Amino acid sequence: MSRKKTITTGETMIFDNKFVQQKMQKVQTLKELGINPYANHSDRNTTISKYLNVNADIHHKEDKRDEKRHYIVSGRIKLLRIMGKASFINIEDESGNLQIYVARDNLPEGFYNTIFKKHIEVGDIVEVGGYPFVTGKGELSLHADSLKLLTKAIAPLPEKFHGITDKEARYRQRYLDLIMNSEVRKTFQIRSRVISLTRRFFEDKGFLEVETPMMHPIAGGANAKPFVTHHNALGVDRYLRIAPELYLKRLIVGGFEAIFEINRNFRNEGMDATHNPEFTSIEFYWAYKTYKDLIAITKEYFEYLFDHLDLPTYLPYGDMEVNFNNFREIPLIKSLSEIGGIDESIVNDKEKILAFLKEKGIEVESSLTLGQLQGELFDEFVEEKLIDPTFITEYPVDISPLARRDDENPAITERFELFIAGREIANAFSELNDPIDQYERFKAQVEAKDAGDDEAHEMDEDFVNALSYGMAPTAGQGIGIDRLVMLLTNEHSIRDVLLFPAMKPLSSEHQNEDEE
RNA sequence: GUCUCGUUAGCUCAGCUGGUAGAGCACGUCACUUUUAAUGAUGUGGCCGAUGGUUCGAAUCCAUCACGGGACACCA
Repeated sequence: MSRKKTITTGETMIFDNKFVQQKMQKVQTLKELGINPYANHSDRNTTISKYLNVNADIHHKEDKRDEKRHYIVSGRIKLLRIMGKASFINIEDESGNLQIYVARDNLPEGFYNTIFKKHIEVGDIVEVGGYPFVTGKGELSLHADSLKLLTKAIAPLPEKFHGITDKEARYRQRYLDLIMNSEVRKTFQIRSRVISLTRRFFEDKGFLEVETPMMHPIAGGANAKPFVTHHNALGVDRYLRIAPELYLKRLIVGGFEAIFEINRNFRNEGMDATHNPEFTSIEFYWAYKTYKDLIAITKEYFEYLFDHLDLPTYLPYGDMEVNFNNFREIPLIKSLSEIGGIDESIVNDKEKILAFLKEKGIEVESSLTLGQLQGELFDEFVEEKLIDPTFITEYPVDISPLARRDDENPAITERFELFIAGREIANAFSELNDPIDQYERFKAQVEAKDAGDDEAHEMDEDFVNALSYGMAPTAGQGIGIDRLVMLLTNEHSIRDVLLFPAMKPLSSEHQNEDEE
């Protein structure tokens, strides 16, 4: 939807809007009356939720009030019901919503008619003092004896009942979304708690949080297209990181044995319900451990999250129900028959897989290797069926370029991916620490890049150098925080767990196009 | 990137067999001291996303573009 209208910043300034002008006039009048429409102080002495808790006993009092108590609350006016000489307003702060009873005769002479009724409106932020009482309809409210304007809103709020539902407007103007849809705050409170708990969990386990560069001379650690920027002083291009992996492993070489980083990665790729150009992940690396230890710690991590988030371990996600008490573990090949329902005689035979895929109407390159074909089968027939948390292990080496080979079976790697609600949540493996093997794999990537694969790795000689000094056997894991939060909050678009998701600029914001 | 649906008042939406715009809320005015999407009366408000085309006439039909939602493809 193209929005050039006043509320959304576009071609016209918000001040051109007639409603805004009307309110600007009220600001002017207030100033003339000696009232500061942008006060710099509030005497608030409680929050709304505390007020409601502390005064819950009023319900049981004889006269349903206690004039000896006095509180001052602040918040934004969400509803306003004026009835002649008395009014009800609902104000909302971060903690909750409170009804205020405002009567003319309880306020200073003239205030109700000249100031309150004419110049204080829905959207304004006010401070109200008074005593608790319960209305005839049984709602614990506040009986006002003072009312002060703290901040005048000159932009009108969206409609009080439907609020703002237009997704574009909600994402572009998240502040308005948060004002109108207070339940949205809850998602971001959970997000914040998940990150905080994740940090605490790993710290308690003895992991050290580290910060590695966001601007890389070589974009490594994943296969993805990077964003490029330029460092003027050095006269060199830099890439926003696509993954922190290679730096974290350098630190393991250096002697840190348990480290993690929670931070943003940037990938210059398409956007959809599960992809945003910048996204948050945790990567952690653990020396002298294998992917099996990672399976154990991952289970513990989820247990910890559910304990502390106070979430039921039987969690709805869309029309699915995920049982977080039922962690399963199954090798990839085995999952093809046991979960995918594919005949066992097919899954280890390249020609039979090709025939099977063709029969199912799935087109693939016939040049794919057995391991790649097994990956295809998994994506097509297994992934979406993995509702309860499932560790898929023993990935074919062909589709696991960064993972260490299994010592006994060189066709598979010491790796797992964790799937929940049909979606990949974590990727982990025992790390490759043979510098020559690593060098060869980089070389193969460089060849692929020269052949046109612009997501292939570049050669990172310094990383090979680092491995040459010896990296202790190490297991490493990445967890996509955004997708984890989606899962825990039952959200189905990554935009709903990002406060400010990436959006295309509105037409008036186009810039630098002529310079291209 | 492909397909598909959408864009009309500040917000939520009607109007789409082509005849130059409608509701509710919001806003203005009036009434109202226990309402809660308060109520009643009354009034203001729109270059119908942009640009072209068809037509006597376009919000409505066609084309292109912009932005957004959903699905698919790729990826985390």
